[in-house]
Amino acid sequence: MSALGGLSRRERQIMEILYQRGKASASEVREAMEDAPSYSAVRAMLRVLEEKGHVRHQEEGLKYVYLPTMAREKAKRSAVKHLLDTFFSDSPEQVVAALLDVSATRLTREELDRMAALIEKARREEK
Amino acid sequence: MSALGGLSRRERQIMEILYQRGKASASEVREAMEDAPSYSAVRAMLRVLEEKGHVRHQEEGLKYVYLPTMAREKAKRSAVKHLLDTFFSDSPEQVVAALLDVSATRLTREELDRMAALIEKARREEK
DNA sequence: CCGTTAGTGCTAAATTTTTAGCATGATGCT
DNA sequence: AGCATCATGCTAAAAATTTAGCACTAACGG
Repeated sequence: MSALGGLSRRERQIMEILYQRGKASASEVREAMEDAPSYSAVRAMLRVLEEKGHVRHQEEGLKYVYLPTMAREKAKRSAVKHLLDTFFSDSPEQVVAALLDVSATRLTREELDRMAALIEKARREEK
Repeated sequence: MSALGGLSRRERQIMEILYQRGKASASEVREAMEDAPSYSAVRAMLRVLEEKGHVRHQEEGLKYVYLPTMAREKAKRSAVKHLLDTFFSDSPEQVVAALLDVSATRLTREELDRMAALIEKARREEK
């Protein structure tokens, strides 16, 4: 299962915030939450996540700062695979299409160039 | 929240299966599940999902077949946006990189070509 | 016609998730 | 020193999820 797959709604919400920001304290997590519950609730869930091994904490000054256990890179890949599987029939090019569609306005010339370069590179290596 | 965002673990699991296959009967859903619970359990959850409006069903011969309410296209876009936000700091090119990485072996020349064409097209339209 | 199989609806209970609340310790300020 | 603030640990209870089980109907094969 896809890492975030086994988690409850709140747990997943929290993990996503942690992956997004790299690390965060309990109150930062709370502030970043859509429909935040109480502070204690957040802490309780962080504790559970820690027990389950998805998160670890380190003291930073006075407070705890929480980090995902699984490396961002690995989580990324896993998430991409999962997306590919559930929405795109394992077709990478469809993802590219969706990507261009979704971010249409924001895309600069440079970004498009870099994307093209990535593909060009893959093509040469494939040869 | 990202459509699948508000759902419980099982509910999400079911929705993903439905999006993956377009539609499915209760037992098909069950068979597709990672660690499948009882048949009744699956049906109960489909009923809940229907109440919540995420799923509808239609009779097909004798059985019910369930379909996601939200159009696949819309769900796709939503999923891509969410991925972009949580793992890629809204940087589409990073997604492309991950995509190439994840599917490295499976990628044929033709697929790469089509991807390149998509980007080329976007570039022309951007101009 | 009768048993088996495969579907449905419903409900009650077990389990998990989610929540709030209290007790405690460290810090900083006046 | 005393007080407010912000952190922690823990626990109990509320709420939601997840589960199994029963009753019933339609179709199929002997």
